[in-house]
Amino acid sequence: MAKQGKAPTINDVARVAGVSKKTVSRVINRSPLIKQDTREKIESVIAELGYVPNPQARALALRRNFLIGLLHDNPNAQTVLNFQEGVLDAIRDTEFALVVRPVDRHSPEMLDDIRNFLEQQRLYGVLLLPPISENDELAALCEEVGCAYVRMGSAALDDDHHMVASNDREMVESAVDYLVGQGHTRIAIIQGPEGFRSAKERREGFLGAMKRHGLEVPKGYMAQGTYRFNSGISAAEELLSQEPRPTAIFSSNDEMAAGAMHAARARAISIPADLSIIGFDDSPIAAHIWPPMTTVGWPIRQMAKAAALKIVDPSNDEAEKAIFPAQLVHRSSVASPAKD
Amino acid sequence: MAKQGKAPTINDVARVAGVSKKTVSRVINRSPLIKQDTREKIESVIAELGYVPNPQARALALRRNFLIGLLHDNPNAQTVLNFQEGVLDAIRDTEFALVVRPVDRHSPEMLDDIRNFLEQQRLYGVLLLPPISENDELAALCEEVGCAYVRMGSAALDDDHHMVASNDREMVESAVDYLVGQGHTRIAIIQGPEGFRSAKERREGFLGAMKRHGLEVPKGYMAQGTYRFNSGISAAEELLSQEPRPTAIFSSNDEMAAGAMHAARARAISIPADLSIIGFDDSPIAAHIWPPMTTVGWPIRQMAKAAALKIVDPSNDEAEKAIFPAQLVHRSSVASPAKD
DNA sequence: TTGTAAGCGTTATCAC
DNA sequence: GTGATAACGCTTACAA
Repeated sequence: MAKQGKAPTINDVARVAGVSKKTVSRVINRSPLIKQDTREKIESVIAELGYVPNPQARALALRRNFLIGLLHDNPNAQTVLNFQEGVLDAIRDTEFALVVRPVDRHSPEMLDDIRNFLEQQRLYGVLLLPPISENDELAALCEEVGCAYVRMGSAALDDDHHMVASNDREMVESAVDYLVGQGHTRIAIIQGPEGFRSAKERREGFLGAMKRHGLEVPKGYMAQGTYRFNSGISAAEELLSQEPRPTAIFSSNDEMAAGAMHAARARAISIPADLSIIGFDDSPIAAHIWPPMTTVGWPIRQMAKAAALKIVDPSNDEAEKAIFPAQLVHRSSVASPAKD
Repeated sequence: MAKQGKAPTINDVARVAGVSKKTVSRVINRSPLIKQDTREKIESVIAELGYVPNPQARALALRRNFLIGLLHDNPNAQTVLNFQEGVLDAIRDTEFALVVRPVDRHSPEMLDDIRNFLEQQRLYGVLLLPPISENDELAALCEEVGCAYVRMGSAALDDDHHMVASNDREMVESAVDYLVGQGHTRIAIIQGPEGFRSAKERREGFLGAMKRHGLEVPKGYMAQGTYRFNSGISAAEELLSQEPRPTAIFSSNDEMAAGAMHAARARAISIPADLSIIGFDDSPIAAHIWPPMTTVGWPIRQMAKAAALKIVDPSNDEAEKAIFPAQLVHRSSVASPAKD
């Protein structure tokens, strides 16, 4: 591990080991057609010299970088960060590095920008976060430029090698079941924004369960949000002005649910006595707000790790999993409705 | 912008322009010793061909990558993400990319790991987030391996080219002034963890202001936290058991302040009527919790942008700034104390 | 002011 | 199985 002066190159290894540099290269790249003897010898020289292949040179020769890109346009900071952590779990102690790249899905040049980015940086692979992960054109683009990709979503968007997903719909159904089990019948929903697959899955899970229970969902019980805190306030104001008032609200994410709690407080509606609320994401705010919020948690970090492994180490056991079950996290924002 | 088949290389540009590739290289690198004529001609050919220099080849020849690293071990997710956004503001539309790398400051191998990372990836520069930004050995290491660095901190840690800082101490002083102005005299503090410069600055700002006002701070009014939500709960429990009880708490960050609010609620202490709270960071939770929290906001994103510019474009005006003033953000968690 | 030749550290081709 | 030799696309001497 003598690292004095300059880092040793493949040439140094070749010279010391008395072989050609191509042979060393073969050892590095685990070529099968190499004699056991030679391999062992070279490996010992590599260890002795503390040689590490130069990623820049490899990138040039291979026309591909050892970088994993994270493309996102996700409104929820915590989701993005959790995802990053998961990716890093996967690439820790490898030669890979994580490059992050937020994009703007409303820009007409988004696809061109991404194409340039992928072509120039020659990423080894990219991870696509919702909602841009739902864009099939984008997936086709990755395919076209020869960049491996994995999409993350709320439902199966692609084949198992190109996707990790949670079972949002099912989970919302059981959240509704739980509310109904507590005695609620007037249940409203704050939906996520148009164009988000997750918003659609969650809405359909909600509607499906309500129908199954024979419960009606009047128009006024379906409010629209943007997945942001403030939109939760206005959506809840709308919902809470309905007559009769809903006794429970399912919100498509926690941030909006937190907004809904503010709106309720502003009207002196107490939670959970007068109004039950269930969110989605299990983000920190759900635990930190008062009262602590019952919500649906999904294993973002494990999903991210699996997604990254699908690219950097597809043979890994953990890379096989494609569907990750979410879970209802019970806290204190749900109670039985007050008797009328 | 005809990008059919292969991307054009410097050779294509040279051939079409009828010059040597070194001349093209000079244009790319803005060498001053080139005739205006030649430059313009080459630039037009570059535009016509849609040529973009290959970063991998540049990295190999220059022995330096066009990657900006973000090294962090920060307990606050939102801080990290805001910082990332700021860096991206700075490198948008450049050839640079952002590589993120969390580290473990408790690991004895941290410095070695970072050295390997910097040497192998040959980063163009790194951004250091608190608390590891406070580590002088780390700064020396960056210097040694020839990697530009900028540290972010709560006080001037280095010269202006290597640092962006906020004026935490001053701001905490004015937060205390504000509390005193509202009539509080029994003011407690939840401190940040040992070893954080920010924790120290904030504590000293607090103590300094209290002294200036001739107010005492009994031992029991100084609780210790870890910058995490749960530590805020236990710290506040300690504080709220004191006799007489403090009428106001300054918390070294918002997360702990949110924890303190939970602790107060659990004891039916109402905020702000019975207890005023001021946090620090202006993170989303401060705005989303109830009641909305008065806190000290610091411009993380602008600081991050300036930090990144110091590395990628030092001549930029925005790169010059080194001290970024924080500001008291007034919301609803502070009121005058109830008359005894 | 511009061009030539020699790298940078790796991998691919194709002989041996 | 292994090794010359030529890429990969750019930059840095050093000349001209």
